[in-house]
Amino acid sequence: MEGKVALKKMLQVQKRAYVNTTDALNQTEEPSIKNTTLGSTLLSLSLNNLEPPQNHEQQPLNKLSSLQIEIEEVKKENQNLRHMLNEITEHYAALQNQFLLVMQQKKLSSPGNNEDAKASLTYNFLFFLYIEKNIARKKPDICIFSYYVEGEINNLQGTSQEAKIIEDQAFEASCRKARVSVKARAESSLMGDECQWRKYGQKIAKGNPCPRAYYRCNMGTACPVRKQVQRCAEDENIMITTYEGNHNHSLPPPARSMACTTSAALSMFLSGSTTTTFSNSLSTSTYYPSASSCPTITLDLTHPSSASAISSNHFQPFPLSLHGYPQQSKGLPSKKNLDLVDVVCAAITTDPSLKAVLDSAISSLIPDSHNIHNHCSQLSSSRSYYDPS
DNA sequence: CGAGTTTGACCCGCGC
DNA sequence: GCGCGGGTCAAACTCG
Repeated sequence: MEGKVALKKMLQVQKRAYVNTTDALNQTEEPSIKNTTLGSTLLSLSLNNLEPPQNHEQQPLNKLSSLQIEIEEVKKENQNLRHMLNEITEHYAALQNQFLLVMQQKKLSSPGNNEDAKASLTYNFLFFLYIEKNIARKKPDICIFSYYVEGEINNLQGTSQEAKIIEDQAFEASCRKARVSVKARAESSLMGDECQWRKYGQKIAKGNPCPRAYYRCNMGTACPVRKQVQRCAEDENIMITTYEGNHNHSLPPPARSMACTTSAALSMFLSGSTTTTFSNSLSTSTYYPSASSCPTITLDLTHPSSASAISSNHFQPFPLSLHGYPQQSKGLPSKKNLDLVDVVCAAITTDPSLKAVLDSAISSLIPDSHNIHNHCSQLSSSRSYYDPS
């Protein structure tokens, strides 16, 4: 009986939420609960409760069977509602991610910050090529990359100052929450990003005898960026650095490179994955820096193939594992997106300044890398990878 | 003496 | 509600 009461309470909550949702979605029409499946269920439940018992001896049996039926109905409704909620959440996340990404690009393309913007753009470009070549096959409905080429950013240039502040705050909040974890050898140049960090705490985390150090960026005034540094439990030569937030000031080139990398990885995350790990080429394993609920991107630069995969001409499509979001298989990406890859490849190969920035950016990331031209050639020639023909 | 580090205490979110 | 663990704070400490 208590279970039934609990179920009814759950249903009442669901009913209220559903009515609110339909109210919001359909402002012009008065929502009718009776017209919904949930409403029908609730109605039938109420009617069942009101029906007087016809036979006192059969009452317990009837009640048991009716309760079982009710439970089954509630289960079905729960499944339907969960499915609906999942769909809505997915669509909302996809839209929000696209919005935030556009905001990021808008921010980076602000005047007086061309070098930073260009470096970030090139990093983002590389990562989004990975998306196009790998994720898009599974989630073609999230084609953030197209925003770069189709000038969607320009459409937002005329927004009001107030809207801009709100957008910036939304972006800051999202970047503050998302994290990028970089796993690299201690001797790697990546570990010294030449940013000024102030240590504010140290803690021994569970499962790793090595202490985790907490740092704040000390370069700008009230810079929100924090990082955690910890040696890997399995191999103490490997340092795991987790970055959180965006710098609110200009950075020296090495720090800028890292910031661009993390920014691009964040953008990657914004494509819809709660925790994304680049495997083989940029990463070999999923790593969770803490039990935090913050979504985390892991860039694993410790694998021997990490550098060679990019610096050599064997630019292989990345095996990519996604966690946290249900995978959808909706076929191959549209030809439009394939063309976009070509368009941007052409832009990079023909624009010397863009190419130079990208070269220096990759060089700072992978010391022995060759120039970007080879990568673009490879990318263009590898189109057959997901060309249906 | 000031800047940076250390370290124990505290806060808060999450799971049971 | 309680305990656990990650993250942060701030006083004490160190160093140049």
